Amino acid sequence: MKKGDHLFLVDGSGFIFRAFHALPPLTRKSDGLPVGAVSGFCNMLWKLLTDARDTSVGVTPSHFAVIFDYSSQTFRKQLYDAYKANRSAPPEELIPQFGLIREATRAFNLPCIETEGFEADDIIATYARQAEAIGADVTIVSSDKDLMQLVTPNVHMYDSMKDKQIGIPDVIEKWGVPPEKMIDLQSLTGDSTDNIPGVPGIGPKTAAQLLEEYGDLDTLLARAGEIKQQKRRESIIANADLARLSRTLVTLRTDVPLDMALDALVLEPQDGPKLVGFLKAMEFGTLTRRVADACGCDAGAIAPAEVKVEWGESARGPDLDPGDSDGPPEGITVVDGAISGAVEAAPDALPAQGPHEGTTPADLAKARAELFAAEKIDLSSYVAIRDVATLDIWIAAARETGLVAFDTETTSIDAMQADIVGFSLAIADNTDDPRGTKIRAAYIPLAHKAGTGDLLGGGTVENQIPLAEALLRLKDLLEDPSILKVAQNLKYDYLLMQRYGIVVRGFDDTMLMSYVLDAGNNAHGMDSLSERWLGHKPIAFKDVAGSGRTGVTFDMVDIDRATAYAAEDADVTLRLWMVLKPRLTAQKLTTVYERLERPLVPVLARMESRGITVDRQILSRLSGELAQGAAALEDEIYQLAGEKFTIGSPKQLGDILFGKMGLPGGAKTKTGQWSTSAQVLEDLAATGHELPRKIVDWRQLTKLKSTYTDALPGYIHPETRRVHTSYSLASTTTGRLSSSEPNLQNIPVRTAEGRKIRTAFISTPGNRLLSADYSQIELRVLAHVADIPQLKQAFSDGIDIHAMTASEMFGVPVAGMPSEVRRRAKAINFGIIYGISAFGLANQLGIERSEASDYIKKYFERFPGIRDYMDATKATARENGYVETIFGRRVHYPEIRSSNPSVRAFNERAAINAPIQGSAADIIRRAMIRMEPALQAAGLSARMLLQVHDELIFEVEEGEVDKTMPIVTQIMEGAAMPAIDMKVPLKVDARAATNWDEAH
DNA sequence: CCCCAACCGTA
DNA sequence: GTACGGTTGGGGG
Repeated sequence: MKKGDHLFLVDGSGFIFRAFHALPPLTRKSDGLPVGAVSGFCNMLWKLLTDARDTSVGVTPSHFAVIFDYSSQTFRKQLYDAYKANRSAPPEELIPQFGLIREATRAFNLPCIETEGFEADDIIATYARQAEAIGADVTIVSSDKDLMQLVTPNVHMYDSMKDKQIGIPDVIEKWGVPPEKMIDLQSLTGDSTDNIPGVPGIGPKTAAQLLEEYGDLDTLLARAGEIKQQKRRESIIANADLARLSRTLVTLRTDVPLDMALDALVLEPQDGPKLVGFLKAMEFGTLTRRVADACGCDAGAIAPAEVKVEWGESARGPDLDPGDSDGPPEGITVVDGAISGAVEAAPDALPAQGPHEGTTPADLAKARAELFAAEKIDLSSYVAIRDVATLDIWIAAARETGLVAFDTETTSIDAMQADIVGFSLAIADNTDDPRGTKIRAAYIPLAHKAGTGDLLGGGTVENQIPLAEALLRLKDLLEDPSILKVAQNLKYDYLLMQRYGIVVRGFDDTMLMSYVLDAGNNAHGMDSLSERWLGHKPIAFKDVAGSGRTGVTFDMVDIDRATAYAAEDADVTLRLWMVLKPRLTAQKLTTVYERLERPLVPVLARMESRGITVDRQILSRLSGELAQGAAALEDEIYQLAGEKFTIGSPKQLGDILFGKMGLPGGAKTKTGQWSTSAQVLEDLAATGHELPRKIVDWRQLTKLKSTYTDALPGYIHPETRRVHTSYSLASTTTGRLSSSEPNLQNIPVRTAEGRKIRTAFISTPGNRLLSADYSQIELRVLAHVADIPQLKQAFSDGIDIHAMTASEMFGVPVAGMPSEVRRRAKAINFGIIYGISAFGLANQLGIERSEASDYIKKYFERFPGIRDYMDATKATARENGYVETIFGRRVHYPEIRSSNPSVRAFNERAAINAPIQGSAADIIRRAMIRMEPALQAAGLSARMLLQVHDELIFEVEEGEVDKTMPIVTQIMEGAAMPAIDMKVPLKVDARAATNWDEAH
């Protein structure tokens, strides 16, 4: 070694303990050997070496050694019997790992150094001083304060956990004294972990103050009588000998006899095959691949090294095949290559069915559910990760197990507006056999703020990983498709991370899994799932951040409380996955989940993030017009009523109409009030009263104003200047999406007044809005599932379906058919889809119930297949408790057997409707999933923006409209294929214009 | 501040 | 008769 060389000394023992305590327990897959600390150690060492060999960093070691404690008597123990006496024995799982870690060091081709009778710190001290004397630089890889006494201008420490160099100023900042006084300081303060006594009552602050005043320990002890504070003075005088003993104990020896000279520590090149062999023996798949890649060797060709361990029997039997091979729903051929590219494959680290867990998927699912229901969730085990190195260890652990639950905490419920505040992770040590599995969860705070202390709103809380560093690591984790990320309502996190430049790949969503399994049975929010499956009530958000006036954003929440809340969410999510995943398999619903639910997450996230332009001016002008119209009507209404009242109050309106004015009341609401519904008012208007008509008009205008023209501008995003709705994938029972904040699925279209609102939805300059909607999709689905010859024929021939129905029923020729006849047939057709009742049809058509009953009877005579379908659907619903769409989606009706006839009838109608509405919903979902790849393949830049149940709206460059239209139409019309070969063609109408009204 | 009923916009 | 979400008024705490 010569001047200018650089020696790295790694505190191996420190590494081991930090790796062990920071990491979830990990066991070797094949025999249950605990290897968590080995894994952490190897990952840390690999990272250190790759960073250190990276010459761009500037610190390049020429010499390198890993130093361990030798596990026997040390000279300190001989000197002071109580030294480290309060240390408990190392944990049982750690014992076999000590030897493995030394093996690992050798596999890394690094000197592995230990000397009997001395601690690692003394060896490090000896090497450091020797190297320094030659004129070399030294980096001690440790953050242990016991080593800080060694720091000089040429000797630095490096805290790999925090990725931080520790030099003289850092020691002074931390302890208030320079490194050369660390010995004196420690002599006074002692060290409870090593059982070094020190002087009672003197802590680091006092010690630093005393050393500042008296210079050094000897002077202080000699002049102790001068100390003003009585207690302090007496304690120091009485314990001077303890201080001197402590000094001997904390002073590191620099005269340890060394087996290896400095020159022997020269950093050798990596021996790739040797290291790969070791890592393979440990079954560290990810690190093995990385090392093999970096060293340019073929991992497959290298045999696992033979590693001897003092660890006898195998803890568990061999793993079985993953039990994840469920077939498609009955009668459905799934050869759906067209969309496979859009679905990320999950890694195979899925629950295998162990023999103890039962032999059928259903047994496994049951066992899982029972296991997790019985296990108590321990909130005290959660940790906050506040340094990069610990985060790296967790991420490495996620890589090893291939499975991690993930959740973000932000400042807003709206993913388009939210800023990330932190995120949480949960990891299971054994994803193959959850019996006895330990789940570890952590919260990583990133942007928590200190209280609202001053006018500036308080500062940032210290010791949070810088956002940019965290995002870099998060990107690695989230974008790696080989690591399965599990989230609850992933679309939120997906959208959020997308805004930070991260695209999540390889994921599951417990909310969607529950939706597929239990639509109709229960809600799919995390709190309800947790209570249902884990018997655990998670901490309520409002208990952490408050709500309403006293509520705060999550960045204002204290980190300890935030950790409990956030880590619990990740923990619960992982547990839910463990319960729900095998249920998907057992119920043969994996295909539905993987084809119809999961792939839609990125699609919807992109649609939401694109948003649509809404013209403020148009809305503002409309709002003014509506206000004028409403004001004029109000005057007239007050005139007619003879007094002022709150027109918008149905109660007050009822009193005026049916009390004061004595009009004949029609229907009553379920609370016994007179109904003032539009239907009732229309009926009154038909009898010649003026007021009801004006109320109806007033309601229309105020409705349009309050719900649309006034509300929509408030949803324009401050930065994108567009409106971003939020789609819910799991809030309808049938499989439809829902839209909220704002709801863009109920923008008016029926009346001319209402349609004006659609003109405010516009394309940006140079573009067009393209609207494509399915024609009569639900009736087509009905024709398919009920197999009705006349309907199939009519759709194939492209004739007017309602006219055909009327013609069949009433014997009226289609040509020259009166519009009233067609209207009635149309109402019946819709009635059928809704699970017709004579009561409902009579209501709809304003005819007698008996007449409606006759219509229905006639309809069933003409289309007996429909009655058969309805009866069969009701029967299956009653028998199974659920019905299915043509793609196998299940919709449950737990109350279908209710003894209450109206409850039962309601459930029957819903059960009849669900396969029709739900199959149509599945079809458009399939179209949406295929749409983006199809457009891309055609080289088109069209962006899908909105979905309104049977309609898709795109923004298309002006010049691409003609090419886009046939692609969109074709994807939509072919969306059922090849899973279902529809007996009826699907038809799509498409139009493009500069606003939604004209495009529709 | 929260919740419900009534009403009404969409498919 | 199916499936939703938003606004208002009004009652309760």
